[in-house]
Amino acid sequence: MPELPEVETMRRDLAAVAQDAAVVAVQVLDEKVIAGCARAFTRGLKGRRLVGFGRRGKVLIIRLDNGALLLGHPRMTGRLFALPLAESLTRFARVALDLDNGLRVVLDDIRRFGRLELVPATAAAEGLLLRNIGDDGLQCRPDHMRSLLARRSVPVKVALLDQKVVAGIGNIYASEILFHCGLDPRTPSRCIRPREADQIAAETCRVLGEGVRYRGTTIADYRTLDGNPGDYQKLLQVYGREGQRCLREGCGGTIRKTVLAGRSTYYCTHCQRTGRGRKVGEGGSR
DNA sequence: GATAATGTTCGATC
DNA sequence: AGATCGAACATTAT
Repeated sequence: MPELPEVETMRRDLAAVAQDAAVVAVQVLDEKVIAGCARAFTRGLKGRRLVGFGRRGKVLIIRLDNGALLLGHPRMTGRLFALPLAESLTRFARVALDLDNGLRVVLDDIRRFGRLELVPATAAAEGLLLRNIGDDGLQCRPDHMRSLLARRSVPVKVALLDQKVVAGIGNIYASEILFHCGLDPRTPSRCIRPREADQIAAETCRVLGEGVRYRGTTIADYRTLDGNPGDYQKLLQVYGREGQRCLREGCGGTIRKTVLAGRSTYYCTHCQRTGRGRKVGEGGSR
């Protein structure tokens, strides 16, 4: 269930094994995962070389030798695998691209929420999957964070999940980022002070960057291109730790779980304070 | 068998 | 018009 660090890991691994490879065959096993016409998808991919590998937020962007773009969004359970052509397809394979280098790239997705989209070079728009998403989380800018948070009234954690605010933060990293900022995730976004917004921007870059360094977080479904788990779960401070002790030195608080905008949210009731109502010098903000 | 799951989108409502 | 909320999507693992 990838967020930015998991998709960035896919991008890097895929670039390493598929740069300049040509697509010799396309198998669409489940038309539902193709955004648009499956026949046009197959026709447009066959014979093309994969020449560039990019990403914005949680969207993987593969550039083809004719200028078209292949976009991929894994949503909740989508995974990308690279297997030798001789091996059998994975259990939840939805689309397979056979390459001329002996590898097959497979979109494997249990829940079928993931999407692939082929955007022709001639297309006017940049694609459905890139619609409505803001700047990438690894280049999160403080002034930008200030103004976007200031005009929303939803809890700050819900604002961070909005892909128009920062593209790439998902449910795990949102809780982790706010823990590192010492901020209560329920704080209304507009109550976040400029200094705190700056800190959120900085921690967003830092935590997502660490996520990339550790090749993503594997709790249940996420796997890298070669089927291995990531390692960032070892660094999680609050996500999934309900009822356990806060890991911050000398805190002694307990991690609590609540639900915001329908998503599980974890925080330390002792060292994560709400922006408003915290007196200067009261302490507790890291 | 009920529950929850790393995400987005749509329709209804404020 | 714009923001926000809840349901929907679909399937598995616990």
